[in-house]
Amino acid sequence: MASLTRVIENYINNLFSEMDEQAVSLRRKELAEIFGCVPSQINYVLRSRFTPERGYIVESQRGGHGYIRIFRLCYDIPEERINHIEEIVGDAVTDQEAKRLLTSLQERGMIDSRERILIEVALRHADELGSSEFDVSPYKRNAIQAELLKRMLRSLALA
Amino acid sequence: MASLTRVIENYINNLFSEMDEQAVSLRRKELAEIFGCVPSQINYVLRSRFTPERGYIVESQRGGHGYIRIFRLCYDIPEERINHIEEIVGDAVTDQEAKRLLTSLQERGMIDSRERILIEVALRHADELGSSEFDVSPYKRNAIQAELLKRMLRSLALA
DNA sequence: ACGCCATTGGTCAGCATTAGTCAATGCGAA
DNA sequence: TTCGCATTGACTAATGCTGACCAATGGCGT
Repeated sequence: MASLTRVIENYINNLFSEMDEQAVSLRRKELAEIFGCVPSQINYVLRSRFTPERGYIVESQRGGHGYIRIFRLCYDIPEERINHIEEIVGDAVTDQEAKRLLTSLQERGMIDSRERILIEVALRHADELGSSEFDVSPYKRNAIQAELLKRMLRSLALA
Repeated sequence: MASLTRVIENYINNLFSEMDEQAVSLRRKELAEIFGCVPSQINYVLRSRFTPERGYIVESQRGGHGYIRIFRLCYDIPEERINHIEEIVGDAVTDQEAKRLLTSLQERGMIDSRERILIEVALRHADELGSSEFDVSPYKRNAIQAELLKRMLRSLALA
C-alpha cells in the first residue's frame, strides 16, 4: 500500500513531467484538500522528499497570494553516478584526500572553481567546528566531512 | 494571479530597465492612482521590495515638490560585496531568512542555482548535526549557520 | 519676514489570508 | 514487539492591503 506521502510525491513529480518545466507552483491548502489531509502533511512531503540533497529547492511565501514553488536542478540522477560518488568518497576522508578529489573533479570539468571553493569552505567549517567547539575525535571529524562531501556532490548530480 | 505588490514592483523594475539609470523618481500619489490603491501601498512595496538587503536605497521628500527616489546600488569591488554580505547576514539567521537571502542573491545574479544548492545542503547539514548529534541550542545553531553562510558567500565574493 | 494652509509623503495598527513548526500519536514492516 | 516513518492539529509567523492619523515642505497672503 502506497503511503499518502508517496502519493503526493508522485503527484508532484507528475506535475514536473507534464509541465516539462524547471519549476512547479502549488498552494498548500489546495493540495491538502485534493488529498484530504491536513496542510502540514504537505510540509512533511517537502521536507522528506524534495530536499536540496536530492536536487530540489523549495521556495514559499505566506500570507495573501501565498505559494509554494519547487525547483529542480536536474531531471534524473543516474544511479551509477551516486554509487560512484559513494565509492570514491567512502566513509571518511582526510583533508588531503578531499582536496585531491576536488582537484580531479575540477580537472574533469565536473565542478568549476567557485563550486570547489564552496565545498572546501563548508568542509573546513565542519572540521573546525568539530575540533574546537565540540571536541570530536579526528576519525569522527573525517566521517562528518565525508558525509557532507557526499551530500554536496550528490546534490550537484554530476553528469 | 499576481499580487498588486508584485505588479508595482515589476512596474518600477521596468522603469530601471527602460531608463538604464542608477535611480528612478516617483510620485507616491500618482503611482497609487495608476494602480488604483491607497498611497500607503506604495510604501509597502518600497519597504518590502526595494530594501538595502536587495541592493536599493530609497530617499524621499514630503510637501511641495515631494518625491520618492530609488537608487540601485552596485557592488563591483570585492570588498564592497563582502561588507554587504556581512550586513545582510548578521550574527544569526533562521533557515527561512537564509532561504530568502539566497533567493534574492540568485535573483541579483550573484550566485547561480548550483551554487545555491551547495550552500543549502551545507547549511542543512550543519543544522542537522547541531540539532541531532550535538544538541546545540536553536540560537547557537542559527549563529553557526550565519557563520557558515558568511564564509561561503565571502569566498564567492572574492572569486 | 511671518505664519497659515495646501500639498505631499510616512507610520502604524488591524484584518484577512496563507504557510510553518512542533510535539503527540498512529501504524506498518522487520 | 519495537523502531522509525507517517499523520494530525493546535499554535505561530509572515504577507498583503487599507485607512485613519501624523509630519514635513513650500508658496502665498498679509
